Amino acid sequence: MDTKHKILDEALTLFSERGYANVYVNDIAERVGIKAPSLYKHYKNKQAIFDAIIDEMNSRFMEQAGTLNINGMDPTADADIYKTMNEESMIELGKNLFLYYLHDDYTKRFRKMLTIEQFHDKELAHVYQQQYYEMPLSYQGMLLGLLVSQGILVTDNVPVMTLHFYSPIYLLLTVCDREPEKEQEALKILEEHFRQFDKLYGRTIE
Amino acid sequence: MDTKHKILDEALTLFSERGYANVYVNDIAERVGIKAPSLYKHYKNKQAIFDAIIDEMNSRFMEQAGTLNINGMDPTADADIYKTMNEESMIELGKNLFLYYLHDDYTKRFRKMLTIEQFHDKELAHVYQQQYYEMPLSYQGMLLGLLVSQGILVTDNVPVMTLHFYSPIYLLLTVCDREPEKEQEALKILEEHFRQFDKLYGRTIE
DNA sequence: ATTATAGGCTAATTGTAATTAGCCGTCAAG
DNA sequence: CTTGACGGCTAATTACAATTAGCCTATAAT
Repeated sequence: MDTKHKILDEALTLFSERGYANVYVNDIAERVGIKAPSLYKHYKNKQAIFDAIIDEMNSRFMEQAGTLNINGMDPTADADIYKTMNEESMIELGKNLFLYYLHDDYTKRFRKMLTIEQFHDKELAHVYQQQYYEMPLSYQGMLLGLLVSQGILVTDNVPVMTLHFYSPIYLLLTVCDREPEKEQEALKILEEHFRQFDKLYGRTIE
Repeated sequence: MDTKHKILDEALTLFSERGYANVYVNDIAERVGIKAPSLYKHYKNKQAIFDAIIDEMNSRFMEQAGTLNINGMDPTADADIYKTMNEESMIELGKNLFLYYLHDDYTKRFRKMLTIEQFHDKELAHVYQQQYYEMPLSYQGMLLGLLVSQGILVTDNVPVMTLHFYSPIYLLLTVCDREPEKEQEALKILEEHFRQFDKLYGRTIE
């Protein structure tokens, strides 16, 4: 029973490192601790393993769809936090968001796999798009919009402000996925990014 | 003689759409208009074709390393242009840079291939990093730095300003690679980005 | 003229990965 | 206590993609 899930787990790891085509069912089986033919007791074929991973991810997203937020708690908590927001705590929140995306094991493997497989078919492209473009921009846009309505940040174009907030995070994330040893450097740059962001968009009355 | 080059060309197209492992030498040969075994008169094996693509790209980069610039002319021309820079012409330049990256056939195919293959080995990761992180940031940083020294833009942190300029371009490029039908939308967002960028960093004395 | 080479072809050959066949032990439900 | 389904194994089998063998033609250099 647990084997079924372990297969997905190990397959995801391998797919994220080498891509679907370069992973052999044998490799997956080996990591699970069984022989390749036994995999077929759990999944119809290799493709079904891949599909199951995508399905599992889709349900995880559904779950967290409402609760996705910067500090891992519920959105109301976020709103409260932002009421008392200052530069330092914003930097802290931003960094944590970045580090969550970067280190959370499932998130990370899934992102790398999608990066590799995104051109394989329309559906995967769409999943990627949702995860790393639509969702972050809409969620963060909501939060930043809140800060604007509370006068903590100032702009007449929240979507673009959100783009300015998020796109460096995204860029640096891809950098670290590629070259993990750049993490410290990325964090330093990220901190400067947030600081600058705050200077640019923060209420100028000091 | 030309066949040898055509092989690289068609292989790059296929690799960029499906990735190395999902392209069969047969597919390449078919597009070139020869039979698979004939490929081996030109390249030792499939890997050698891939390597030749990487090599060719490396030399292209060497060539343009010095001349890379926003409008496809030489850097001095860029500098001149920036002397008379205003918001509209900056938007125009930015858009053109984006559209160049997006539409230039070789550039586009190469970028997609690298995206798919970047985790395959360290070298590819490094090439990607150079192309889409180090080089754009350093070159654009140079140009923007010029604008700062001329008082057209204002900041005490040129690298981060450059990150703010470039990372939305990068993000939107990946969006369009994935879903080309989003191009118009991306251009619109991009325009707003540049406009906002100018507002944020432009000399506030108007 | 003749010959070597470049570049193409067809027909193997090889290698390997996915999948299937069929057997076996365990254990929970009747 | 016995049976059936679950999940594991070994030993095929299948499928197919990469590569090699060996042959042929044109052409360019000697």
